[in-house]
Amino acid sequence: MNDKSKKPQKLKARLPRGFVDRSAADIHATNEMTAKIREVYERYGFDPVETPLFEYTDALGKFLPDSDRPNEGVFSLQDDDEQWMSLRYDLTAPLARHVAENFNEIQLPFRTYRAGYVFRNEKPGPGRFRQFMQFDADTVGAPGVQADAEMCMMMADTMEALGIKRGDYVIRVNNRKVLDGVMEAIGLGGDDKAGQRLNVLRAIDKLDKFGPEGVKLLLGAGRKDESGDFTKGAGLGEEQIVALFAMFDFKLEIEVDVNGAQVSHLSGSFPKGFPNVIDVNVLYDGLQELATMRRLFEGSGYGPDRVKIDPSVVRGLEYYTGPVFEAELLFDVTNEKGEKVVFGSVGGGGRYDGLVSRFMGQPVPATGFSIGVSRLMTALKNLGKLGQDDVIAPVLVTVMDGDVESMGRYQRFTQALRAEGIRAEMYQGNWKKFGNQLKYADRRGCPIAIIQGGDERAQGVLQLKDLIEGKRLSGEITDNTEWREARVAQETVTEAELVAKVKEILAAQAEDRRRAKDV
RNA sequence: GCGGUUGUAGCUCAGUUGGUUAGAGCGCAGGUUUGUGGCACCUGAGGUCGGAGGUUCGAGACCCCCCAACCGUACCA
Repeated sequence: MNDKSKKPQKLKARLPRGFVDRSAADIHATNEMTAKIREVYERYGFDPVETPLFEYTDALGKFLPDSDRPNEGVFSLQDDDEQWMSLRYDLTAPLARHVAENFNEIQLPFRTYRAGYVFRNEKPGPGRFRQFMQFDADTVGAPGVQADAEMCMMMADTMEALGIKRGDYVIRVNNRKVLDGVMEAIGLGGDDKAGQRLNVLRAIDKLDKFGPEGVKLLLGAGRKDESGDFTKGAGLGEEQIVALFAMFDFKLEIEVDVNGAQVSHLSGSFPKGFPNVIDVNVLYDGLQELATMRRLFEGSGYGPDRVKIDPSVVRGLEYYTGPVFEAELLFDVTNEKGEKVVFGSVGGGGRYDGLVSRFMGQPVPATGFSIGVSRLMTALKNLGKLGQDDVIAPVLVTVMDGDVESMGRYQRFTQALRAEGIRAEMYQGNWKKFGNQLKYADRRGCPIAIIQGGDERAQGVLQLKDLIEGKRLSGEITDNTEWREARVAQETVTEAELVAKVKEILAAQAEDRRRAKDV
């Protein structure tokens, strides 16, 4: 030890990177949101299921490296039997495990929903955290695209239940088979091109971020970002890029003619030198599924203002096998610095026919989607769709005398208010500094302070101080002594009148708030 | 991971071409006031100047290395 005694190092209070503390207002807002989402899911006939935050790492996915530290993007730790466990990174993989493990007890199709925190061990960014809440719904054991279509429609209903107007959001739908087919057609088929295919998908996924020109750069040689850093491209030739972009014009319509026969009409084609669309089986299947979904949407009254087919939707690259969809916000979102932000996707999902069957000897089709609750909440806050002033602070019963008998009396007033459903508390700090009690009430935003000292006690009365009204009046008084002696917005009531009078003042304050909001 | 920017009090920041004892505002605590919020005034606590090394008579400032944060980019199953 060094004998030059230094002051002990203070521990630095700091939040781990990418995590946030949640305030009372945030929690209230989250509860409000999840209640609305849950209501929609329940109405569609989904039931809740909850799984734990931890899973054995191998249950989370085949993609995890079999290394000493399976830490690629997940938070992991070793159990005392040396098995690796990880915090879940989404709610889908745990659901697949749950279904596989309880397969005999579960009646398919299994319609289920759940909300919870998920964790990603990634670099956080603005609005992106390492812990965030998702709210999922899934149908397991339903192979037809009608299940996928229902998901999209439920997503649209959820957006509107949250107060997002039609036209301020859109559900965009695509099919992985279309993308796979297009890549095959432009010569990216085969196992040896897997890496290149991945790069192409990633490039297309950035269409909303960089626009068509940026994506073309990423598909070709590469793109330089604004800091001068260079991102290597997928290395496609000019013709391939043109052919790829042709897919944005592909459209397959299915109509029913007068005899009841289905007639399909395909528009759009690859440039010369590439195959016919109809000859690429996967691609044609995908287009047919999309056409069917389109008919289902239209048949149920969901037009393109709500659900739209869009070939640029890519979504999760690994486990989706068919239709994929994404909920996007269309209004401008400004962040806390006042800058406009492209908000993009607030939820998405798709068909994952392979996920449950990883655990089983038989195929189990499934489709579902996930809403990013934390992310959507920031957007809704911006839109002013989340009322944060619904919860008002408690009425404060101040303490003038600290003897046990008096304390009991103050506590009794407090309980009388609580019994009538009014939020109330007795001051629990140092009662000897009376000024601090009102300061506390003021900073907490308490609507009313209740005061009873010896004088009032002798007469069996109380002082009710309307702190909101008092705050307003305080602007008119500049002299401190005058302010203190005026005892503004204060009235004397008997102990028997206490509850009724408090209710009266609270009602008047509520009325003022309503009027202020309407203006 | 790559590129850029920035690190001084709890927060926001100032700190001159290198010069004494590192400052302000806000916030916090105490007081003017042991029966009244706001305003005002007085007092106080709070600093490894991100860390280590170097140049110098002298470094918060200059040089080198490291670390962290922020922004962009990549990755995001």
